[in-house]
Amino acid sequence: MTVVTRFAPSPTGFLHIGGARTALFNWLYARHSGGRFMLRIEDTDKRRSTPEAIDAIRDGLSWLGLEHDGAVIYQSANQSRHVAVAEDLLARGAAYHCYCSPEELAVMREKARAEGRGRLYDGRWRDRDPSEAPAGVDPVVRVRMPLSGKTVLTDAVQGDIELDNEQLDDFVLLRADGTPTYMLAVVVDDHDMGITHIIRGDDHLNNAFRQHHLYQACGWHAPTFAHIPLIHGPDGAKLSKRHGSLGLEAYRDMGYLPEGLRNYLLRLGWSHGDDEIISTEDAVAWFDLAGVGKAPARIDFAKMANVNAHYLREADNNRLLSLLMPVIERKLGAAVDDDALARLSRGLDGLKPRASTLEDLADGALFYCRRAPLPMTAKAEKLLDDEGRARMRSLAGTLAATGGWDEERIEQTIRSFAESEDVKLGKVAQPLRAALTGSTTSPGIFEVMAALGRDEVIARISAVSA
RNA sequence: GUCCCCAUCGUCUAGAGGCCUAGGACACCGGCCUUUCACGCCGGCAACAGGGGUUCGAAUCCCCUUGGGGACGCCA
Repeated sequence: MTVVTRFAPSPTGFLHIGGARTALFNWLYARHSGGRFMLRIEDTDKRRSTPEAIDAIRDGLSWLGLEHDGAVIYQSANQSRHVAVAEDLLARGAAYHCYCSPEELAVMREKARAEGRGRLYDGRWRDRDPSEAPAGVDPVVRVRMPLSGKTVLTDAVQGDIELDNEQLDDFVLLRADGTPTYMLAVVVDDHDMGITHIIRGDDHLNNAFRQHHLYQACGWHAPTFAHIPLIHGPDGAKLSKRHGSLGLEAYRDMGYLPEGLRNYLLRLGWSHGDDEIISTEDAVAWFDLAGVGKAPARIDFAKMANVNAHYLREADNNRLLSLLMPVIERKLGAAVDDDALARLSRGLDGLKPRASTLEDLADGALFYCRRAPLPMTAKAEKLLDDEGRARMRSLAGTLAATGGWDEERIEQTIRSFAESEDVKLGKVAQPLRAALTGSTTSPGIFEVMAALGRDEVIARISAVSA
C-alpha cells in the first residue's frame, strides 16, 4: 500500500509555526515511505477564507522546502460530492433531518452541560417521523452515531484511546443552507484522495472518533490516525501571537534559514537517539511516527537560534550573499556597490561563526559595506584618543610601504610595528579595529584588513586620524 | 462542568524492568585558546511530580492524587 499523507490547512490566516511542523511531519512520513504528500485547502467556510491566506500557506511551504505532490485540492470544489454522500447516507437511514432551531439547540446544550452530560444534542429528531416536520424550516442533516458501547481507536502516536459512545453527538453533516460541514468534507475528501495516514494536531483527537464512525457509516475503511501534540509557547501556554505563532514568513524575515527551522521543528517532539543536527536526507531516512513524543513541547527561541547558527556556518557563501544583500541594503538604506560586495565576500567566512541569523550576519557585515567615515560606537571612539590617533597616523605610513597584502604578511607587519612602538599588540589592534570597523568587536583584525584591501584600510585610518 | 490525552534537568529530549551513580543538546556558570567578540575545546550546575502497588529488582508495568494540555458549534 502506498502511503498518502496530506496537509489540510484552512486558509484563514498565515501558515503558523505549528502548522508548519504538522506539514513537515506529513511530508517526512510520505517521503520516508516513498509515498505521496498532498495539499488540500479547506476553504469550506467562504466567509473566513482568503486568497492571501492561500498564498501565504503555499509560499510558506515552498520556502520550507515541503513540496507537495499533485495538484492542490480545494475542498470547496468538492461540494457537490459531499452533498451526494450526505444524501446517500440519508437514503440509507444512516443520517436524518433535524429541524431544531439554533435557540432550541442552545437551550439543549446548556441543560446537558448543567446535568454533566457529554452528549449535547439529545437526538430529538433522530427517530421522529418526517411528517412532523414544522413548515417553513430548512432542516440540517445529522448522522446517526452509536448510542451506547465504546469506541477504541488505535492512534499511531497516542496509542489506544477509548471513548464511551455516550459522548458522541449526532453531528451535523449538511447545514440548513445545504452546504457541507468540515466533519463531512474531511472524511469524504480524505477517502476520495486515498489518504492512508492522517497526521495532524491532537486538537483533532476528539474529532477522530466522530470521523471514525462516519467512515463506517459510509462503508469506507478509515485511514490511520496520528495525532501529534501541539507546540506551546515558552511559558507552557498555548502558542499565541505574543510568543511565536507568527507566520512562517516572520521567521524568514528574522533571518532563519529554512533548513535550520526544519531541523529545529523536527526535533521539537521527535527524536532519533541523541542526534541534534539532522540533515534532511537523514530526517527522511529516519522519520517514523513511533518516535513522535506524546507530550506537548515548548518552543525555545535560544535553541532555534543555535540550530540556525549551525546551518548558517555551513551555508554556501554565494547563497548567503544573495540572501544577505536585501537585508544589508535595508539596514544601510542604500545599494551595495561592487567594491563593497567584493570586500564582503572576502570577509564572509570570518563573519559566519559570529552570527545565528541572517539579521545578525547583516549587522556584522555592515562595516564592510560602508564608506569612510564610519559611524563609531562610544567604545570605539574612546580607543581613538590622541594616542590612538597618533599611532594610526604612523601605522598608515608603515602600511603604505608594506610589500604584499595577504593575511600573514599583514600580521607580521602589525606585530613588528607594535614592537617598534614598544607597545603590546592590543594597543595597535584595538584602535585599528575601531578605525576599520567602527566597533570594538569584529572578526580577527588581520583578516578584516585582508578583506578590506590596502587602499580601503588606509582610507579608513586616514578618516579617523586626520 | 463533562470527556479525552499527557507528565525525565529551566527548555528539547535519550531511556521500551537490571547496561542509570539517569545520557545528549540548548541555556547558564567556570577555564583554555586569543588583539576584541565569537567559533572551538575542557569542566560544572541541573530532572525521573507525589503516594501506593506488582517484581528479587521500576524512570520504565498498574492504580490513585496532583499538575498541564486539548475538545465540547449549522468554525475548521
